Amino acid sequence: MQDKAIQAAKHLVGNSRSQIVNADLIAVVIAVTNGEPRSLTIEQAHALPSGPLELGHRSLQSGLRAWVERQTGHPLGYIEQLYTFADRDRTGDEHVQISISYLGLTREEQAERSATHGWRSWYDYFPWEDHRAGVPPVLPDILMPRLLAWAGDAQDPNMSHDRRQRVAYAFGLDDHDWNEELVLQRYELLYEAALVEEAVRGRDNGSPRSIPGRPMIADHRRILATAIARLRTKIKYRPVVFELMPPAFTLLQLQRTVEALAGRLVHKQNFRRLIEQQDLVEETGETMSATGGRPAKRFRFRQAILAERAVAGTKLPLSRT
Amino acid sequence: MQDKAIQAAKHLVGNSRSQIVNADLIAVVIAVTNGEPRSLTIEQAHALPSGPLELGHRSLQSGLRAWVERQTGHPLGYIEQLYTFADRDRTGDEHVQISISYLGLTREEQAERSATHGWRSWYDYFPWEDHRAGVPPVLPDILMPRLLAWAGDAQDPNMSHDRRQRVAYAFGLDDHDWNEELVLQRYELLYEAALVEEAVRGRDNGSPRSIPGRPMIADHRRILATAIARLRTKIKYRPVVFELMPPAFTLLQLQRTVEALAGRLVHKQNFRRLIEQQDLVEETGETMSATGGRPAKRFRFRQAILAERAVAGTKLPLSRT
DNA sequence: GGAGTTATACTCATAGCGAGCATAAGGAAA
DNA sequence: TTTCCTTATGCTCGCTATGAGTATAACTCC
Repeated sequence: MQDKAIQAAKHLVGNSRSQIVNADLIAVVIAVTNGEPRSLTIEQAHALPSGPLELGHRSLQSGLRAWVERQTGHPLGYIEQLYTFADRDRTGDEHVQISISYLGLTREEQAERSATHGWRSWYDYFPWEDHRAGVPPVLPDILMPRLLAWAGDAQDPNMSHDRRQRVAYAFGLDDHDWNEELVLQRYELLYEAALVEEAVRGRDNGSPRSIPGRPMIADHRRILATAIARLRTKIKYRPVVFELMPPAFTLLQLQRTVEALAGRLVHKQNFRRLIEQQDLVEETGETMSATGGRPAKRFRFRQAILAERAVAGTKLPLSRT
Repeated sequence: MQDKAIQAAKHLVGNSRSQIVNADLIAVVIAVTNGEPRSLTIEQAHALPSGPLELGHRSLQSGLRAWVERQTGHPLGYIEQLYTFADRDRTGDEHVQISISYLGLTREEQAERSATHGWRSWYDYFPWEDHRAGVPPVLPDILMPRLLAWAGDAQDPNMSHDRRQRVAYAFGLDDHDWNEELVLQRYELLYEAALVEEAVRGRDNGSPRSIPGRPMIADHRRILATAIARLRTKIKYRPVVFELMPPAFTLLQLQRTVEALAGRLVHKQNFRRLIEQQDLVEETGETMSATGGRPAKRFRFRQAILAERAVAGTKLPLSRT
């Protein structure tokens, strides 16, 4: 049917002119070990695993898996596309550089040391994002004063007010609460305010001020921020946390993992209630003699849930404790 | 700092080998007019506006805008990236074809007729998705029997059970409710079951059965499904509906728009409550003499909300009426 | 055996939301 | 003009989800 129309439209899709485009695949691979959320890095923790899309790759995902395994020896489980960026190629010739970024979740098992790659806490890159032990000092001591100064420095009062509003919203000032999902917004504000190294890099920055948070090459830290934001959002409505857990675990371990990701604490009893009433887990029968205190039952994720509901609603109880 | 490490990592990002990659930009442009959600199409409604990424484009977004305006004369407002796909190029030569798809929202104003492009109700492509007037007959009459037959036809009982589960979840059988967000899952199931034309296209399909839903070239219908799913999810927590509304509107018009998108009806009083208590709108002062019945107040979207909260929480009251 | 620590079970109060009833204010038909 | 139909708008009711706190239980370590 309508073959003519389809035929006529073909040229729009598979166009004949071949372009000069480079495509990179970039992976943010996350694991949580000992209550620390970590990201897989290469090049002395300055870059995310990545590599060009090649003809041998059957798909974007398989290409990504190949690169990560080649560079780090780590196989990937759950994978999800994050975002695609484009830049005029930095090499100067007329190329367009496309970066397709992915979020991957695994467990950090074979902790083999390597000079080139390794796991790094994501709070090394974003120290202002960890609110598990209260507001991190870097916020009130360094970032907030500078952000507010930056807002005040704006050309006209309107822009100043606008900046101030955005800062308040992103960082939970005034009547706003701290919203752990706004990782990217915060990073971008800090970038605008030249409070991250990437923003002043290469620029003639008069007095090099101490800037918190470890930088990365190119826009890798921005991609990491995107991944964290996505993950913090996603754990609230999809049972992805389990990708990060060992086969059996206690509810406290599960809670610590969630807290590590969210960067905030949750109410213990309510957390249990939520997890249990959603039938996400089942008891293994064993118990675990904890570090101290009453032994905890061990649970495993109910694989059945994937088949049954395919997508359940995992919810995170929030708390300001 | 760490300039050496950064330098060393450079080659991983801007790699020197240039690849043979084509990148297309594909747009799903949505408007809602007279209670019908419509998508901008070209080539006799068989394709989405699209075109190759070119060197002249400053960014992916601007490239996309350029293509849509060139092909349809329609300027775009809100834009959001959807997904990036890759296929081995169909032309056979060793190229990788990348498609970067976007969702755009506008209003269908200049309804200029054109032979090549136009607006088409998205329910022409997905007749099973419109539940505003109850369950569409195509579901019980045609699709469900065939889907269940397909599930039953599986090789082994396990696969059969699995298929049957997925169908039940996606289409709201058994104790599942109809979930309007699962547009893509439903399309993919129908594709797997060879119940959409794209799945049997080119294949030697013995008896050409009548298959519901208008097809599109390549995987454009799949992209449209992705867009609809995204939009149906998004209207529930972001005030994006307003991109589709005229400057002033009644609450019923707003409700009809939401219903058109969601493909289901909402409880009128609760809808008003939700909209009003969120301070998303303000009265213009005028009233509108409706088609029949008491005149309604007209409202406008509170732009302030964007600055104030940047991201508010718009919520859709669900209903099975 | 007592202190400290974690596990686990309940209770309570409230906000949000699905539903429905009731009234107001127009136009069209009788 | 009266009645009826239709949409607009206000308000109440009841349930559920969830934030928060209290009370035990079951171990380990002194």
